[in-house]
Amino acid sequence: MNIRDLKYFVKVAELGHFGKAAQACFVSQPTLSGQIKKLEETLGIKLFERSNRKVMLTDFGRDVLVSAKKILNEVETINEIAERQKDPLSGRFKLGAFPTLASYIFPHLVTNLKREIPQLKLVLIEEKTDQLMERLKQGKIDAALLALPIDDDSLMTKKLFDDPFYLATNPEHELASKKQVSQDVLNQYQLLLLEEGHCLRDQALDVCQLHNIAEEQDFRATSIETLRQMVKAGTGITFMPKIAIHENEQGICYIPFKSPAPQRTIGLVWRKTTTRTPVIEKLIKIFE
Amino acid sequence: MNIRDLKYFVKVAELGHFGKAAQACFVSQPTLSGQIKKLEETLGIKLFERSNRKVMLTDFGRDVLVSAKKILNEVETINEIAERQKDPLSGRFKLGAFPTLASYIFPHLVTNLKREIPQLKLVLIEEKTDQLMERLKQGKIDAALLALPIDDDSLMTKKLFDDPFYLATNPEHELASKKQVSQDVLNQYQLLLLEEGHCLRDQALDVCQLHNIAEEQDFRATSIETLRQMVKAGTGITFMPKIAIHENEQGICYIPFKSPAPQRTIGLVWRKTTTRTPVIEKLIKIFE
DNA sequence: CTAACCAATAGGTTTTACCTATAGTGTAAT
DNA sequence: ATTACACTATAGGTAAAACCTATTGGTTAG
Repeated sequence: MNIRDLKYFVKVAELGHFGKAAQACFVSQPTLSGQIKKLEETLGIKLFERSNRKVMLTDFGRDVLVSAKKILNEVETINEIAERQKDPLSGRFKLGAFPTLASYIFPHLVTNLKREIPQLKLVLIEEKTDQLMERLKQGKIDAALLALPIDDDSLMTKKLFDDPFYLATNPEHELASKKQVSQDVLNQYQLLLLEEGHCLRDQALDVCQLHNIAEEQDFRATSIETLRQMVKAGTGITFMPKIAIHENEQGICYIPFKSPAPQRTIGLVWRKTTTRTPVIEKLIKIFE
Repeated sequence: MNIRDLKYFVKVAELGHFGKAAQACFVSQPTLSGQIKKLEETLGIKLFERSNRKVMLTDFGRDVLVSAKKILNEVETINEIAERQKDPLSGRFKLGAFPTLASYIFPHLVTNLKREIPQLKLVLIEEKTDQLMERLKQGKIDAALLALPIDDDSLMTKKLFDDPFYLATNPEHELASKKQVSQDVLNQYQLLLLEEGHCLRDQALDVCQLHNIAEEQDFRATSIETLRQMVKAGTGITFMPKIAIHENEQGICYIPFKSPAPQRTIGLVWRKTTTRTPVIEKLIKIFE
């Protein structure tokens, strides 16, 4: 069976005339007659009762007509969906980012992307890096903002920007007055860090191990905002990524590190096989 | 778009593997790949994201999958209907008969046809002759039992049997004792007839005109049963077709006419172009 | 680094859909 | 009664498509 044949059939049923139906379908009358005949043969039953006065549906034809119309309707639906989504910049785009990045970068991103691609429906997912990688590979999200490097053959990455760490201290802290700090001075202090699973924690620990810095063992914050409040409360000091720093904030000091400053590199990650390259390119352009 | 392609598409979506899908569809993998590619090109959007590790549906593909499944379901429905109706003796058969015949012939017909073609669903229509002819030509009924002759080029007829008229009188009537009556004796009596539009009335009038017989002007019965009751009540006499006569009936006498007895000829009528010839042949056979 | 896997491509064959021209058949009109 | 007309079916040939086998190219796993 063939959708084209069903179209022919429905037209003949509607117009009651092979010639007119053929015209309406932009084929010759013999072609249409032949296809109807073929359809009848594959089904094994006559759809029409023909005379040269009129063409009538058989009982069977009437039943088939109902189904045929449903089918043609559904075909139309598919074509409409296709038409609507033909713009490669339209539709939904699911973008992930890990928690210590998401809430700081999404606002910026949403406004810019909305301006660039107003027809795009952006779906934002905030998850830890492992989760995001998994979802990305399963095709459940289209791309993710992650800390580089990402090592996975099925994924592509593009560096977007570096996000240097600052040392966050209470204004009362003895380091608070410094214009810059060197990483090695930190080994005298205890650092507040996030709970396990956060890549910011891992990145900070990397730095710490290098310089033999101790972590405060009694605390495991669940978000950067908690950390920030703990620093303000004078509980300790912590690493704060630049992106998470508000200007002119009271009750907390952010001190840059001496070069080479510790930092995380943020990049966009997507599947090699993605079909959303146009959107991805636009996304990258926003950060240029 | 093509139903075959949709089948290929759904199989790939289900199995996530071009090769396996091809096998399941009994075609080679390149064929299936090519058709999917063609489908994607006609729609203008990719349905799958392919890697050699896995095949994933795109967002668009997911939408199309829903519609494609609906379509394939509906195609199955058509095939099932076809399969069910492939037996030319199955399905519904709409048979008409005019009122003064219908109630007397249908019971006989139903039992016999049920025995011959148990799978046939017989739909019986009781209408006046004009109506039946019209419906027949419009294809609203498949065949009709009518009084011959029928003169219409688009219809075929087959004589089934002759139905002679009897004279029905009250037992008190002066003709009641006769073994036979000649048609010309009737010109001394007033005849009770059916209302306009009944072919039995027209047939009776034909006889009357021939013999100068008068019709009772104050009565127009709507059914043979009414006529029968009027005769029993002694209101008058009437023609009664043999098929409508019960044996051993009390309170009424049925007197045969002398040869040549007036009669009506009952035949089966159907469209030349009908697709139900097998049923029609069976029907005729019942009356042989 | 090789073997295995998988989808895509190439090249050639068969099938099918299509065309024009015409036949066949019943209807309407002169 | 004959002709003209209106429709669908058939015939024959061409172009398009679907299909096959063999092979390529790119990726993953051992």
